[in-house]
Amino acid sequence: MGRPKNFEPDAAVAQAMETFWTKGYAGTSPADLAEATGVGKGSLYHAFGSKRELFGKALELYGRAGSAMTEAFLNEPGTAKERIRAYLMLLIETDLSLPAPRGCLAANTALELGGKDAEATESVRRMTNETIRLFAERLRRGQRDGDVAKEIDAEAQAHFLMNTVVGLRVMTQTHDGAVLHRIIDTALAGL
Amino acid sequence: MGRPKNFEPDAAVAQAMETFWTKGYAGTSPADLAEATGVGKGSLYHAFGSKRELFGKALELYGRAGSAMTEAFLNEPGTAKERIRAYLMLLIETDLSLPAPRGCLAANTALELGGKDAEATESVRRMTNETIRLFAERLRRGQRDGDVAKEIDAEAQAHFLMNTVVGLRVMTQTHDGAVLHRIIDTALAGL
DNA sequence: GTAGTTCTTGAACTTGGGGTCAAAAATAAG
DNA sequence: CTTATTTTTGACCCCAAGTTCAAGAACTAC
Repeated sequence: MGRPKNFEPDAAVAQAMETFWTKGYAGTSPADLAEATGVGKGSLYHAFGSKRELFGKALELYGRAGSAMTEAFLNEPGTAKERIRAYLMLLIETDLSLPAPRGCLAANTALELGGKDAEATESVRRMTNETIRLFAERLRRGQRDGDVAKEIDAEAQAHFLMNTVVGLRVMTQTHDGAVLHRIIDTALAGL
Repeated sequence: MGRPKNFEPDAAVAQAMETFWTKGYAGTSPADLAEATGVGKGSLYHAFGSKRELFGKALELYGRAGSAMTEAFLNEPGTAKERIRAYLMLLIETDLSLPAPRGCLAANTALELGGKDAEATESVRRMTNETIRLFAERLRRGQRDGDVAKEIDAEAQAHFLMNTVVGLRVMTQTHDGAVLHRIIDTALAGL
């Protein structure tokens, strides 16, 4: 019943996510979103209520997609250290291959909206903790598999790795691949 | 000759810096700047030309002040590791003691303006490299003093520390002191 | 075909951002 | 006191952001 939607909401959210990621929350206007999604401004408001709500959906999607890709990537064949290194490399290579690096939507959001938007901040916190969990899990598996030293505190190491990732995704804005690679090497020296 | 200025430009830049730091570049309006500095909007434009130019001055000031404080702090009595730990702790404690953490103006700028504003990005890069230099210098002194292992690559370690600092200043937005302290401990384990 | 529902479209509205300007107010030099 | 110079002040402008709305279009059920 009723006129059918002219677009797929999920696809629109995905396009919106890309735009917010590239231009930031404040830097993205309703007009930008309309152009990126190919959906009229009015329709977007009709479907999502407000820019902020659409951003919420986009953040959620980012979290789900990121989680899935992180989990899959960490668990491909190899030792924990190999997979973690490959993961860090992937992140910076992907970002550096773009016309302009855009970092991590979650980190960007934390900085842009941190303090001003409790819900967004909380969302980022959840995402971050999920990634930390995945790191810790992979490290513990490494300990069972024997490729990670037993003495290592997987939890602490996972937090530390998360911090390193966040740092890298900011430093991508100002430093080149060679520098970032050395940072990864140094960060993983303890594993 | 001519009517004397009603305010001290340096003080105005300092106030502007605080405001940009707290609210971000885009998030700070000319009206905000006028209120923060106590100087009329018109006067600000007369004195500084544009919001962007004032921001440039503020960034410069941030770099100079940060550099000076980093250098002084790293070189107080103690081993390199002790001083570096104290420095990292200071950064997060300072930020956490604020009503709302605001991270690092340089990192915030890198994320907000990275890609869009080449000059700002370059300015941040210079600042970052200066801090890296200070870390490396302090580490080399530690090696001469005998409190840092000779095998350590001071340059690589300095880059890594910088990355850790950047990470911490983002994670301050979402995580508490206890977590951040453990990250610092893990990061410094290799020293 | 009519009713009822949902979506689209384009115009319109309100607010605030970034910036400009003309007039008045301080000063120093002569 | 006049002149030249520099600041201040507050009104004013233009434009884009974020949102709303009335009208019409597309569909289903009867």
